[in-house]
Amino acid sequence: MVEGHDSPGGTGAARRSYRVTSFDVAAAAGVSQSTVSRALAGDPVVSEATRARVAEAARRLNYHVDENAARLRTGRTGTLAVVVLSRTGENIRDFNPFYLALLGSICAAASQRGHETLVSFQAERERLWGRYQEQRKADGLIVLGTSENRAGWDYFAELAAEGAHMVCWGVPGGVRSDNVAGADLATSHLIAAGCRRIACIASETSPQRQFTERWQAHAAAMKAQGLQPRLVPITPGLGREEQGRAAIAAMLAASGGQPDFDGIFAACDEIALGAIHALAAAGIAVPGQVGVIGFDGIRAGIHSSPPLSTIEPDFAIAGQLLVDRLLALIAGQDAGEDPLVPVRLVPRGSTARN
Amino acid sequence: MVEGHDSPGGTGAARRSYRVTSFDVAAAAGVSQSTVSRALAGDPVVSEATRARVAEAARRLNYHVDENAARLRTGRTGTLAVVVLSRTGENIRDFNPFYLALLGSICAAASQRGHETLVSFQAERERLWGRYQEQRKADGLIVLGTSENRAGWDYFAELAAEGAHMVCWGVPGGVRSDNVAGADLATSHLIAAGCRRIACIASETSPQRQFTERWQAHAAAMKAQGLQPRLVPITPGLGREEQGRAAIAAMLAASGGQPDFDGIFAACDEIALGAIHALAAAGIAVPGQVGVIGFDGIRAGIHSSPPLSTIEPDFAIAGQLLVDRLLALIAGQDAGEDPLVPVRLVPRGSTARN
DNA sequence: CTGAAAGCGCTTACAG
DNA sequence: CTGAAAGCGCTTACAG
Repeated sequence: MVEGHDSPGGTGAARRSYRVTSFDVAAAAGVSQSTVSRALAGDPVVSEATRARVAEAARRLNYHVDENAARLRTGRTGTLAVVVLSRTGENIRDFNPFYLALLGSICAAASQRGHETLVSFQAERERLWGRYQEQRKADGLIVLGTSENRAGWDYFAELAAEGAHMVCWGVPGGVRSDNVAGADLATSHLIAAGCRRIACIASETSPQRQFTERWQAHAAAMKAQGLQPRLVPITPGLGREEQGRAAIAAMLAASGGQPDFDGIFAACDEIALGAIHALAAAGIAVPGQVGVIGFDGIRAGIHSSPPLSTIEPDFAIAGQLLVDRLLALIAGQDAGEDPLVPVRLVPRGSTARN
Repeated sequence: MVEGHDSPGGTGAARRSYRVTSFDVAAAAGVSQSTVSRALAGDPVVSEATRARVAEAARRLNYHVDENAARLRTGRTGTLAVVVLSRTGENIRDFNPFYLALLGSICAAASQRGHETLVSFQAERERLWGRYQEQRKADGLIVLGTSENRAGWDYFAELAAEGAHMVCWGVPGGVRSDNVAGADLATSHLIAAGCRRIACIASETSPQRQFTERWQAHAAAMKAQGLQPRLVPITPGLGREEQGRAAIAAMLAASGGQPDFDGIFAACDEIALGAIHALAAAGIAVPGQVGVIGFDGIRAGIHSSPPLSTIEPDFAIAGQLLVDRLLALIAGQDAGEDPLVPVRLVPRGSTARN
């Protein structure tokens, strides 16, 4: 008998600390312990009559398999770790809601596939942790979150190089939005709204590889229409909104206060919202003088003034693709081509230029 | 030798499938396996020289304790399950961001206290699941999410009654915002902004007990100022924003289209944002004709038009209180009085009446 | 301060 | 179709 455990015949007060095991179920059902294990696991070798008797006994005793024992024996955990990277010192309330929604869709997709999700928010460099497989807490790892946490992405890239089962959001080799289709949609939408001098607030050097893809696809789409693309690079280290404000401030300063652009394609919605704020503060009408479109489809865009046009990835599919790719990796299958999450144009007030 | 495991002397290709155990570390450090266990657990009985030798060997072999084995032995999991209830069929993108932020703060607080978080989004009645203790996947359970999922709350209330270690957000016996202080702040702020005929969009019958508290505290504050409180009840089953729109529509319909109110205290920000939309659609100026304040401090309120004044709970403290209360329960300590999360007034444009 | 041994509660070859 | 037995990898009394 182990410390702290009472026998089934113990006092009522200690009832909760006694653990029902498969031996108890076996006794109640009049079979052996191994038969209980097989019956509850749905092993087809067990006769239907026996299975039903065992199931009934298990139900009556409120028996549930001790997953630690099962995992110790099988080596499988049925669990996926999900790491959400944020910036050091960032208040959770200021965290990009895009990643929170993505987290939700990952958990839902994992659950549909019979897996648990062990979630961890990580920021500080000294507290980064990804050795879930070694600890046998999970069979693999999904990483998402802000690209601004460089140390975090470096740490996890190293684990992946060591052979950990890992899928990342937003990087080549992982899963990301269909940025080319999205940039095409955004660009043609701005052009259809009458914009010609379009500035793209993005980056060619950000660790956020998706920003580069969006910019490059946008530039190609502009050129295809005989228009001149223009990149306004974001300032590393700032929050996304702040980056949007700073980009507008820099452009206006360079052109003497009057806008020399009539459209903005922002690499993400948070940047777009910051840009809209800065434009409003400078007395420039959106969408009257400048049309603005973002990328990501975050909820705040519904409520902004004006409401923000955006390119929205399909969140449910995003979670499914991440989970399925990780499960394929765990199963030792070739994951194949990088899957892309389909996107759609959501036109709202910020591009409603008559 | 277990199926699928290679020996340390196996081929390089199979390297990752061999598991380093405490016996390997023991051999490398020249001590017994039990000493390895004690040394790595920080047992002070182990001499410093031995501890250092073991730690070095473990580091060299990239050894990490198999948590399934440790948990099987100790009976403790070091894991807290977090269940997020949503409405059936709800798209994760439409999910109230308040709960996502709360989820983040819970995970952060648990991590600070050395615990993992097993997160599960649940909606459908047939797939509700909370027997984490029986499965030994977690030592206890935190439940949060929309009060609109009645079946979910009933299910978890029953588990709590059976004696599960559980703490819920937003209900008596659990952890919730300081609704009385918040309602007082909101009411006096509206009055200071010149509002006198204030309507409170809330509920006395909603399963969301916090709404009732906010309304009652608001009503008391109004009476203390010699003003007449007015409750506009929400329509069960709708989304929060829709409830805000519906409440405004009902009030305007009852008064012949002209507002017979000059202030709105909404029981949550999503309702407030819906109300602002409906007021704008009806051509009623906010804050000019009607001041609006919400509750919860969601991010979208920063971007709305006008920006939404709100009562914001301290998210970091909310997560800490939930986790600490659960850990106390698990440790068998009396949890004491219901803790309240402190709130603060965040005045923005929606109450800026001259 | 360290080691030998028991046992946590399962799953799964191996026999029958 | 079912049972007896081994063993997953730890932690922790028990001895020394």
